[in-house]
Amino acid sequence: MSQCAVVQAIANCGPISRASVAKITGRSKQTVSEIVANLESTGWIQAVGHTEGHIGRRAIVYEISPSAAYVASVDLGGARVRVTLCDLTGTVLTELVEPTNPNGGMAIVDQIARMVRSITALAGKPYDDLHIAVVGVPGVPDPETGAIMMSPNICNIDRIDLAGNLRRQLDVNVIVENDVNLAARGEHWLGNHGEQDDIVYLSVGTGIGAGIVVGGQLLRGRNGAAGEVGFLPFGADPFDPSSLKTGALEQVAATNAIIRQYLARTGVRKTVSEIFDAAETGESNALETLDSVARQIARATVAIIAIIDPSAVVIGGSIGQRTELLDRITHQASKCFPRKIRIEKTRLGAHAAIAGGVVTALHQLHVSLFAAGQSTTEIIIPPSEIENFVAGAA
Amino acid sequence: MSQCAVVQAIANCGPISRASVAKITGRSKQTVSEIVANLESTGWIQAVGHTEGHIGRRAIVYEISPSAAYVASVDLGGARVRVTLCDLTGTVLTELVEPTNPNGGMAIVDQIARMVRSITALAGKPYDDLHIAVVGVPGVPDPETGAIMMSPNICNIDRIDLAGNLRRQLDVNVIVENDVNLAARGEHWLGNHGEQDDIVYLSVGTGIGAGIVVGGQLLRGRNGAAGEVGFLPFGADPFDPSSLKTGALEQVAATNAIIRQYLARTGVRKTVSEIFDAAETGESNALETLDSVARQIARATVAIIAIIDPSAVVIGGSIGQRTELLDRITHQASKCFPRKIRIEKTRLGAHAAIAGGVVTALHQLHVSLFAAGQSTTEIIIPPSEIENFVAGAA
DNA sequence: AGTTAGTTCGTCAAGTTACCGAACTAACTG
DNA sequence: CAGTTAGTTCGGTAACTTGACGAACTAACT
Repeated sequence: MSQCAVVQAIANCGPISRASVAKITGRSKQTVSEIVANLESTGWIQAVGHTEGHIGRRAIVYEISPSAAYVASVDLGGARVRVTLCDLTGTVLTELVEPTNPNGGMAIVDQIARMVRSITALAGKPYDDLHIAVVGVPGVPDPETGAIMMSPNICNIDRIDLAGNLRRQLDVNVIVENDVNLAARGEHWLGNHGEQDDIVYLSVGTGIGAGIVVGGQLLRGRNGAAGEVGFLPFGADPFDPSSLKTGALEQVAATNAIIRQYLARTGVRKTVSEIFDAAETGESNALETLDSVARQIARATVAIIAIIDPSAVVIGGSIGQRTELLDRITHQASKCFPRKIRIEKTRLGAHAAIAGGVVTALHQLHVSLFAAGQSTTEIIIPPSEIENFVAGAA
Repeated sequence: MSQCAVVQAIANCGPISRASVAKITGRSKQTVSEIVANLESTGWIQAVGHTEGHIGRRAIVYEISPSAAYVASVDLGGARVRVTLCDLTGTVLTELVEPTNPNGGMAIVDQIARMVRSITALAGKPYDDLHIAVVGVPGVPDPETGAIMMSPNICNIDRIDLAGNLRRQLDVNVIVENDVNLAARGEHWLGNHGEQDDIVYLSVGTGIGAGIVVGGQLLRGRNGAAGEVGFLPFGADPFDPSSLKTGALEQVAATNAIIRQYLARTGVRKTVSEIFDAAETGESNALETLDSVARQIARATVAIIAIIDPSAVVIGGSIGQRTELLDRITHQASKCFPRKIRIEKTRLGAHAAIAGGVVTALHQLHVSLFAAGQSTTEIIIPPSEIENFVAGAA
C-alpha cells in the first residue's frame, strides 16, 4: 500500500497539497487523491486551508489530524511515575507526576492504570481515542513473561506480567521497554540527529547503563542486555569476584562511587549534590572525586565509541547531565581516543524516556494502522517540538 | 514482485515442488507456476526430477541452477592474496593463492584482476558468467574515494580507487569491504548461528579488531570504524599519549605484545610460534606471557559482550584461534562477567573472510536480479556446506 | 487384477487490487 | 486573454487471488 507513504509525507511535510504528496512519494496524482480521500473520511487527516499567492490554481492542504488518536507515555522510576498524554503529532497535552507506590507489584499496575485514565480525563479526551501506552521501566522486561528483571528499586515487579496486566486494565495496546533504551530513542528522535545516525545514550545515576540506536533501531542483544556498561571490565578489578555482583565499572562510576570515594578521601559522608556543591566552592577532595569518576565514565564512553562508532554519545541521568561532570568527561575522553569524538549533554533531561515512549508509541500506531501486513517498512515519525518535552520538566 | 520470495524458497529448501513453494511463500499456486516458468526459461532454476513414494500425484522439483552465474571472493592479505570462484549455491569451485605483490597500489589491482580472470579459466567457466567480485581488505575502505585507509601492510593502497579500478579491469560489479567485517559475515553465515543471531568476530593477529553482525547486517559505524577494539581503554594506560597511535589494548593483545612481553621477561626475542612452542613444553615465562595476553583479550571480549550482548563471540585471526590461547581467554572471560557467555573458536579459520565475501556477493546478486527497485527486502542466502570452505585451507 | 476413494499437482479462466497515464476541468495569476 | 497549477475522470495494466477442474498418483477394498 502507498497509504503508508502518503501518511508519512503528510506527517513530515506539514500542511501539504495532494499534488506535492504525489511528487514526494512518486505516486500518481489520483492514487494520492484516492488515498487522501480515504484518510480524510476515516479522520486521520484533515484539510486545513488553501495555498495562496502562488501562480495557478489554489491547492487544498492537508495535515495529520492531531486529535484522531492519542498515546500515553509512562516513565516508571524508582521514586516517581510520570505519565504524559500526546496527540498524533507528538505534542504533549498533559503531564502527571506522582510518587511511585512503594508497595510495588500489582500496586504499580493499578497506579499506572489509574494515572493513564485520569490523564485522558484531565485532557478532556474520550478514553476510546487512546490507542496505545508505552511504559519505560528501570529494568529488563522479559518478552516471554512480561516480568521486569533486574529492577532493584521497585519491589515485586519481577513477579508479575506488567504488560499483560496493564493491557487488561487499560484495554489498549501496551509496550514495556527499558527506560534507558527509551531515552536513547527519545534523544535520537528529538536531539538533532539524523534519522540514520547511530547514537548511544549513556545514563549515569544510581547505576550506569546505555541505550544504543543503530540504523534507527534499538540494539537489544541476545538477552536484552545490550548496553550494560556497568560490567565493562575496568574501574574496579574486573577479575575480583565482587565485580560479578556490581560491575567493575559501576563500582567506580555511579552515585555510590562518588559518595564512597569522597568518604574515603575525607572521612565525611555527604550526598552527591553536597559533593557537587563542595566542588563548586573549590574543595580539593570533592574536585578530585569528580575528576576520578569522570575519568572512568570517559573510559566507558571511549569503549562504546571504539566498539560501536556512533555519530554521538549523549550523556544523561541524574548525575551524568551535570555540567561539572560532563566537561570533565569530554576532556578526559578526548585524551584517549585518536579521532574527534562527539559527546553531548542530553537535551531532554528527565524527559528523554518519556519522549522515547512517545516516538515508540507513534511508530507502533503507524505500523498497525497503515502498514498492516507489510513486511519491512521504514516508518519515520517526524520530530516534535523539543520544547514540548523539556518545558514540562519540573 | 514475488519473484524474490520464490527464488529464496527454492534456494533455501533445496529441490522443491511448485506447490510447496506456494505454501512456503504464501502465494497462490499459479503465481508460483508463472514465476517458476519464467525463472526456468531464463536459466536461474532447473527441474531436477520428481517426488516419489508420497501419496498423490508426483511433483516436479526445482532447484537453483548452480551454474547460471558465478561470483568471486578475494581475500587480500598483507602476505597472501586468496581468490575463490563460487557458484550460486555458494560452493567453492576453485581456489587460487599467491603471495601479495609487494609493490602495492596498482600492482595489487593488476594482480587481483589477473587472478580472477585466470580462476574462471581454471574452472572452465565462461568469463561472462562471472557477475560480481567481493574483495576483503585489511583496512577501512573509504566509500567516497574507494581508497583503503589504515592498511599499514599494503603500500599505496590508500592512494588509489581499488573498487573503481578493479571494476574497470574486470568489467563486473566489485564490492570492497574490510576483511574482519567479511569474516564476521562468513561466521554468521556458516558458523551454526541463527539468521537473526547477533555475532561478533574478534580477530587477533598482528592487530586486534572486531566485525559485528547485528540483525543480519554489518554494524559499520559513523566512520566505518565500528569494532576498532584495539582502542579499548585498558591494557596499556589509555591516557598515555602513546595510546593514541597504537591503541591501549592493541599494545598488550596482539602479535607484538606477545613478542615484547616475552622479551621483557626473558631477554630473549622469539617469534610468536616459538613462544607458543615454548609454552607447550611448559616454560613458565612463555606460559605467563600467554596468560597475560589472554587476560587482556578476555577483557576485550567482556567489553564487547557488555555493550553488544551478542549471541556469540567468535575468535579468529592468526593467534586468536590457537587453542592454547582460546582456552585461557574463555576461562578468564567467564571470571569477569555475571552471565554465561559464549566464546567460540572460528570454524572457518583462514577462510572466514572468503566465506563472508561469498555471502556478500550472493546477497548482492540476488538483490540486483530479483529485488530490483524494491525498497527493503530481507534476502537470506542459505548456508553452504562449511566443508567447502574449511577443506580448502592450506 | 480391477475398482474406487482420497490426495496432491499443476492449469485454466475469471475476478480483484493497487496502481499509472493521459485527457480533461477548475481555479488562479498577470 | 494566455499561462500555470490542482484535482478529477476514464480507461488500462501488472500482479496477484480464488475457485473449478483434469491429471496423476497411493491406498484400500473387492
